[in-house]
Amino acid sequence: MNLSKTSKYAFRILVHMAKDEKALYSAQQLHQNIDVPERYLRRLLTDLSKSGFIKSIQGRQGGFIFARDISTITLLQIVESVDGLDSINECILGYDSCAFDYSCPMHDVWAETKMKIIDTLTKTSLKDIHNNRLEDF
Amino acid sequence: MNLSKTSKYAFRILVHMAKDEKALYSAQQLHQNIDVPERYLRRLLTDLSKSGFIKSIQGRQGGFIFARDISTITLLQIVESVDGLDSINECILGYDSCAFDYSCPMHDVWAETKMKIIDTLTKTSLKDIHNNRLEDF
DNA sequence: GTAAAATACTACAAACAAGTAGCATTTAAT
DNA sequence: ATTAAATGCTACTTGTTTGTAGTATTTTAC
Repeated sequence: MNLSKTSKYAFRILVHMAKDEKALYSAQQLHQNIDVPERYLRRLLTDLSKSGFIKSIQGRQGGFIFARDISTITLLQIVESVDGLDSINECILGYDSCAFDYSCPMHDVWAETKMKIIDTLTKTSLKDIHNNRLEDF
Repeated sequence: MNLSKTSKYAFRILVHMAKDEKALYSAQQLHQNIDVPERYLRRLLTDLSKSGFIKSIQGRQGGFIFARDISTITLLQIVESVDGLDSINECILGYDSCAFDYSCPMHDVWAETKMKIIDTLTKTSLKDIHNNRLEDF
């Protein structure tokens, strides 16, 4: 499993937005609340729009708002759209051939853990994430 | 969890060597058996020597051999020496502060999976890895 | 209709990871 | 001794990811 910094940023954005599911967030507003470089954040927001998680509203009172119900957006979908499925699914030894026609020496040892990772990412939607302790993330 | 390509290479090397625990392997020999760029492999072997997993024997009949019993070498130790512990332990949102004084919004959702990952890496030694199906890794 | 506040696009820059090259050193075979 | 085969060191090159900048476009307030 390989979670890029950009995927982590995407999580931060969408998890933050999920706190008030129906609200409209401007890039600036998000930047003030989560620690992601402003220009990079804006580019990422555009990408997340194109992926269909959120939609952008242009113009003076514009911003970003969820494009579909947050109970239908899973963590796996987010990683998949940013990093690609391979980043999660890849063999722990990095062998391309593993998992198709044969398995690598570490396959069995790692299989259960990998399953657990994929299972959690698949089953957890943005709706399932609740803030605890602090509100300032 | 973030496993660099280099960590995967390290796994390949050590897992391969573990097939014949007491044998001496030259860089060239390893290169012929596992798919890692030759010069990069050699540099990595030197690093793994310095980390104390293997020891190098210089000179004409030289090579690399395990420096300690492979039952004492865990996967976590290997990742730790190559990528650092942070790569495993890092918060899924990438927040530095998470896990110290407070927890991020995804902390609870991810905690169990993270535990599983660390647990598996901690409990699995090179001795525990057995080859299955194919021998040519 | 003009200005302000927002997103969109595209190119560039910096930082980091991965891979390569040259030469030095060590040791064994001959 | 000389040569061959191995590792050790250090610098360089390439590729990828992350971050920045400039300018265009869209829409609302006035």
